Amino acid sequence: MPRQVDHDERRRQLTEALLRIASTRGLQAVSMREIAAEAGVSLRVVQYYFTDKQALLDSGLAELAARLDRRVKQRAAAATGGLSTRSVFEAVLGAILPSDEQSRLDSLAWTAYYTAALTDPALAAAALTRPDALEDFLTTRLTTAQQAGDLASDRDPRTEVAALLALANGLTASVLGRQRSHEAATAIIDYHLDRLFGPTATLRPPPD
Amino acid sequence: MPRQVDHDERRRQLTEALLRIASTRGLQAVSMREIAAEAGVSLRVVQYYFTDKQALLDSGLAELAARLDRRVKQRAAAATGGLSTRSVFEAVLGAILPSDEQSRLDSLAWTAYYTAALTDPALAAAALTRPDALEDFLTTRLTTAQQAGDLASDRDPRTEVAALLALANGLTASVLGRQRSHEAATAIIDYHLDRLFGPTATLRPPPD
DNA sequence: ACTGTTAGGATACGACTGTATCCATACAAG
DNA sequence: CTTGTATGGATACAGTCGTATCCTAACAGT
Repeated sequence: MPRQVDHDERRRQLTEALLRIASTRGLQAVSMREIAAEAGVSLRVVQYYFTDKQALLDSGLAELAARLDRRVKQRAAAATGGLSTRSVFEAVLGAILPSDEQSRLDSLAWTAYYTAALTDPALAAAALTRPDALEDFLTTRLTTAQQAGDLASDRDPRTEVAALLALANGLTASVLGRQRSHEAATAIIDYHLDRLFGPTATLRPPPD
Repeated sequence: MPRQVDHDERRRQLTEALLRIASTRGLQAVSMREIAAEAGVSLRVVQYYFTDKQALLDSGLAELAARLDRRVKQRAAAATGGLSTRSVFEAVLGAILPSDEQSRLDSLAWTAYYTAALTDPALAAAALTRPDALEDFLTTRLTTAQQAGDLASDRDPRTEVAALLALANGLTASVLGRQRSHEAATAIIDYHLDRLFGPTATLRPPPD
């Protein structure tokens, strides 16, 4: 065998170059040649490691999903000890909202993919996955909390979870559009979590 | 003067052709020639009535904004007599959510514009308008309702309005992605309006 | 040393893009 | 009837796109 190159590593570099372009200049600015330039390689290399442009785009989408997953688990792990239902929701919703510059870029790329998928059947299958595992997980978590008495009985866990996720997505859009700061978005989330879980959890001024 | 043509009417037809393409095949599928074909005219006609492609895109964005405005006012007018604060919120939020096929298409086009504006400076100025008149209007409306005792005193009107608008946007995204039906989205909105305005408005099981 | 495969440079193809130009027609004013 | 302008058909231009092809260099196995 002649000179062997780490294909996975090469593909990773190219995928990251793709996402860098998509998040800063948009998905329509992504071309084979632009990716090559961004990664510092020739067009032929991009062609060599990816059969299609579609394969490239699929790889970018998979990487984005992996990053979001990583971020959620990282936040969940950072909630040391405090495994309260509220902290779980804070972790998940906080992971969705763009916080630092990197997560902002990822959110931009994700939004670009989602929007493209709305009118592009080739992306729709991969980007608009129907069975939302996250929503189911949070719903069972919230239902359990309700049975334990940590949530008012007149709340509907399914609806609350769906609304919180949609709220986080809507806030994300406004943060990306610089109509709202990350802090303002977080404050709105916290406001709703306060109302949801009642005056039990966090510290607050003494009740008058 | 030779044969005179209604320029405004021509421009309107071309703009509608543009939006038809943008909402069904995406903004990246919009080209001068595609618009011409969609409108049933030659490329020269598109060039003749719009100096630029940018001017065409600007016109499409303006038309979308006008349509949303029209829809809100139409819903507000349909709320005959019942000028309760809640009905105002129902009208506005119901106008944001895609209901029929046409509003779905408009929402798709709007989302495409918004996403494009996030990375395209030429669109950012027009599409990401900072002073949100709608948010201010609803906030003052809700503040007034609170002073009248129609809203619990521990609610923050600014935050509630911001959250409801972000929620409507997030739900819109999920409806466009066919992850949720229009009815399911409306139910979530109603659920929150019920909680916001308390047990006053709608019928419900007797309090235990 | 030779050979066969892997890795990539260089270039080309046809399609499509926004824009520009040239020219023909239609029609109101004189 | 002539003329000038508004309208629009036809075509061209220079880029960029995804993809394909040709060819060379590097290197492991024999």
